[in-house]
Amino acid sequence: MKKYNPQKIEKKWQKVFETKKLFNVKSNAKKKKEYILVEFPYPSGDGLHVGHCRSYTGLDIISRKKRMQGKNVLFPIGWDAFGLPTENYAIKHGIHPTVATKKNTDTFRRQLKSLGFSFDWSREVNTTDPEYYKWTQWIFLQLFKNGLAYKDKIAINWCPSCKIGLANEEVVSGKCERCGATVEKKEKEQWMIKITKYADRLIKDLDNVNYLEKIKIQQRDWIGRSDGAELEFKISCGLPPAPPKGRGDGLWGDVPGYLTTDAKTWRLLQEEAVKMRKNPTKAEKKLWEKLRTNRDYHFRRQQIIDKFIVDFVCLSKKLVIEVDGDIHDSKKERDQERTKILENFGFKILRFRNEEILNNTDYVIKKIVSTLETLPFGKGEGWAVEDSVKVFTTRADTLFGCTFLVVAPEHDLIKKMKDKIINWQEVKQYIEESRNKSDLQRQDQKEKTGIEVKGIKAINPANKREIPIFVADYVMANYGTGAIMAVPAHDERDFEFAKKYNLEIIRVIANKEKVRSIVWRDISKEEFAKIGIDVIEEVEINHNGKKVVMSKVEFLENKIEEFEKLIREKMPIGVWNEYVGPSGIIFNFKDKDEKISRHILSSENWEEIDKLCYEFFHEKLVDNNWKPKNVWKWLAEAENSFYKDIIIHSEYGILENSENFSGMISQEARDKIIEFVGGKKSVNYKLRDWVFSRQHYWGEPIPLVFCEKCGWQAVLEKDLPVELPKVKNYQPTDNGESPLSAITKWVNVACPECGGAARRETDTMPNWAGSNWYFLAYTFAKNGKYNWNNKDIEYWMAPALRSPKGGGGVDWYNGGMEHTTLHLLYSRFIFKFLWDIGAVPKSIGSEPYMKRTSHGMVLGEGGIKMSKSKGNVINPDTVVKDFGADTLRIYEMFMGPFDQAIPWDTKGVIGSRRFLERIYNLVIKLSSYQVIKSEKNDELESLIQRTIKKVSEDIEEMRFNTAVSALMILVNAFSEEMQKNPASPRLRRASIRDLLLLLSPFAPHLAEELWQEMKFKGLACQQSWPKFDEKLVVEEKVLLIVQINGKVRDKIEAKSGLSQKEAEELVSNSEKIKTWLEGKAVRKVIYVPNKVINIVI
RNA sequence: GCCCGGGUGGUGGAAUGGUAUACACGAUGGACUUAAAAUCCAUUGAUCGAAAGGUCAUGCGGGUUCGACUCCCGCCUCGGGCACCA
Repeated sequence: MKKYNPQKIEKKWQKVFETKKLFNVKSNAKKKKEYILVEFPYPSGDGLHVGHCRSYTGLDIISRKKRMQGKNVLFPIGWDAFGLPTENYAIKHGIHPTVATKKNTDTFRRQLKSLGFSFDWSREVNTTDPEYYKWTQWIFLQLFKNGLAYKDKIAINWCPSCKIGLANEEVVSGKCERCGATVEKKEKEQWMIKITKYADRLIKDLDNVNYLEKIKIQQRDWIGRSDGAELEFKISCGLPPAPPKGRGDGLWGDVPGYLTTDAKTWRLLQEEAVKMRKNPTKAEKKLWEKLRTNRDYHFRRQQIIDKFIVDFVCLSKKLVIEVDGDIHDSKKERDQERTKILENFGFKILRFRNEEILNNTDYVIKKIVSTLETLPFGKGEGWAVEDSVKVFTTRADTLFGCTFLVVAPEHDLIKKMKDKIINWQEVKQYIEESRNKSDLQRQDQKEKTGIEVKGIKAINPANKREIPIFVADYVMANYGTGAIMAVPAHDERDFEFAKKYNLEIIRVIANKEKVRSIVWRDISKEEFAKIGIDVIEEVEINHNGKKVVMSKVEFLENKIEEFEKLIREKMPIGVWNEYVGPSGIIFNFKDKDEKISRHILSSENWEEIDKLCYEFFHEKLVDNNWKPKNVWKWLAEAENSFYKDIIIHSEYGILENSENFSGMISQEARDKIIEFVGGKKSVNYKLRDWVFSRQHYWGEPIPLVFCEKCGWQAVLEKDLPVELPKVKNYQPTDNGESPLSAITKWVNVACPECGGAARRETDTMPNWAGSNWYFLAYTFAKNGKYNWNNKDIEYWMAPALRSPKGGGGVDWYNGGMEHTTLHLLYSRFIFKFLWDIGAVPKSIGSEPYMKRTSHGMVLGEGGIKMSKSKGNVINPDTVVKDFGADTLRIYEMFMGPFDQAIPWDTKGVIGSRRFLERIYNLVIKLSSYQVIKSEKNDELESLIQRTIKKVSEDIEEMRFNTAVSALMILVNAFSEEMQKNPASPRLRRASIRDLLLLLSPFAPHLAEELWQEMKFKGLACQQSWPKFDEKLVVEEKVLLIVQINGKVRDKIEAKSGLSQKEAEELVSNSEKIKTWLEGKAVRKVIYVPNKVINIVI
């Protein structure tokens, strides 16, 4: 008997496919087209990877099936042949890259052909073919002419040892991929493409295509649109600083901006001023409330001017407001003297009495405002608002919680304010340090760093509070405005920074309905349980050797009242309790007289509460050295951050501590606050413009010429392509220029505009340039000729039934996830651009790919990536030689889900080979029968129908593994029948026919061979795809599962389609079930026809 | 840290609310053979039992349901992508 010999069979049929040009297609308006695309390979010297084989086999199966379903299928292939490995090879061996490329593509072509893929080889494209890159250059010129290409100086990755600019992907953890030297930053002029102009469309149009959801998600994330607002923060200068050391005594009045006294006095006064600020009188408190929220003028309180502390001052207008208590004559005299001195400095003084302020506030304010209006703004002395900074934020709703401003080291504010910054040396040093850090170092540093810019302050536009300004490299110069408003309570990064530099934290968004508290252990678990609160943990706190047990509780908002009642009742004297919840952070203090005071922590009273906590704490545990400086921060860090996620969180919620906006929800407050402070809504993207220059030889030359007189000029379209000149040396030059710059003959040209002396651009294009449009090239490529042809484009890219919103494009594009954010995004952008300028027909829509799927990697044995260094590379040639191409195809489809990474298993390959052998032996045997008896075999018939259904559906859903498994089951059933009735198996010729047709996309060579052996007419791959009979798909007999309380107790064979009554009757006859039901009452019966009957007892 | 996938026998995996472990590999035993390979047959989640049969198993812990690998909540873990993007 004949033996399965794949080597012979496969060569034979590949010849047939090739000579008959079976898979070459033409535009044909009468036939429905189907354009199926796989990513064209980079023809590396290593040859085809088994991973290529897997993804190409999958799409080959789909193409073959569609062809059998009557579609005019375009399934093309080509070479993405520009690339570094080839250039490196050229450098090393002095062989021209064209030669190496030819050698590699020949290998790839041979390998692909040996696998029997149904590519249309007449449309093969090669990106390095000048005829091809003429169009790549043409596209660049259109970008240039439409203002989408521009030159910009940006930092590139520079390898000091290879003296070459590296692409990001050539940098492996901060080192040069080739020589291992540490990569540096170098500023260089680069061609950039304005992809950001298309950012919105690239997001929006994802709704119109049928990509895998994860691909859409990755693209959206990569583009990273954030909707926010730009807010303006005024910058004020001249905050009276402590005089620097060494300036000694003496008046500072002559130094602009520092109208203060000698250092010693200043420090004493400053201490006093802080005390006064903390203990304002009633009148001062009331007036301050009004003044600090004044939107037009900025006031300070307890400000030091010369030797005096004035109560309130508006520095930009030089207006001092003094609040007096009872007036004695002696005081009056001193006040007069003081007024005189201040007036000498140019201040105007307004005085009010306590009762005036308390009883007639409106009058006082009116008076102040009208006085302010008559005064001119101060100039040159640095007391006024000097400048402003814009920040970008998506969380304007948290503006009241903004307690400092951070700018990137590169921000111009620093340069502009240089004269006003009093710690300039430190700031300068920090900026220089961070400039020298590489991206890697910046990423690696765990702790945020930064430095306060002293001498200038920002004014929070919402509450007019003065806040400090920092420079820190956690803020990036090239995103948003390069400056941020820091809200430590609602941003992790800002919190981290605030913690490190001890900055104020104010919670302005309440958190959900959760309430948490750490309770002094005088209340038992049982007492909490009574009011429905569980103690989640008991913690022992060590205070100077004393162990104190506390209970952590968490409950919902509706329990607050009961909780607070319990706490107030049970708390011992001299203790406080705080709880954190949506209604705020609430403190209850019980003092010596058992008087309970209750405080809601706010931006107004935190210092007071801080002090109270400290005092209470000390009364209890005298020796403890706990000195809180900020009660918010203390809470956020208390007991392993128990409160942290309620205080410090980034979710939306209900506003608090936000003046008139308190109580609003974030979404609403966001818009209102933007309006309130006069901000402007704005949008930012993570996506950056595309760096299009490479300093390499082996790429498409950028077709531009620089003329001293005319500037950058496009090469005339008739002069395209600008071919790569032949060079002897591919080594890059010392100065970071591309190797092309050394070829003066090529570089020097006449200016296309004025005809004068000019120089060519010597940078080349990146790898993605050629792959931007290759799917268009396929539609009109013919034997190495590329005649851009809108008719062909229109036919192959026309909208098909599959498109969800009527757009056209490639019908099905499969590729790796690693190309989702680069190639896929770039080519979508370029296609949109071509569509916009009318370079492709409008009728096909502005999306190039209608459907995009992805394949998983083939890993080496043991589950690690295949690599030469690990020695676990599987060469498809070896597999084809040892097992055959059909076996390789079947195995790679069967190994697991198509989109999942699966390790190669050489032992597993044998199973696929055995499967094919089994089919071969079976069919050969059957072919020798004179007549195949067609006695009826209902079970097998039904199985065939079900298999047709399953295989058809599985191919469409790329579930190739289960499709192969279904074929195996069918073949096993055939074998079983052969064994049962070897002389006259109940198999019809039509059954064999169906089997071979189903097999043919998977194992095309074997299917054709057996098709011939069975003497069927024509070729299997040209037959119609089998159809199934819906009626026959249903099995006649089913196995009914009988469950009792959901557990399987019996399986009964039954006719399909039984009614519940019939089923129950059938079940009641079962002996097994009878014993289970003995003496039990049946409560309920659930019946799922043809599947399960569940008796509940 | 964030986003996206996974976690099921010795192994690759199947089953998207209804028989968990299809299909295949491997392993063990057997047939054929001088022998080996190939092929064919049988067994193959664990456990108790002589058997009939029972019990337990889909990363862990809860929940919904007559019934959960599948749905919901909380965690652990592996892989991939992004990474201070305000």
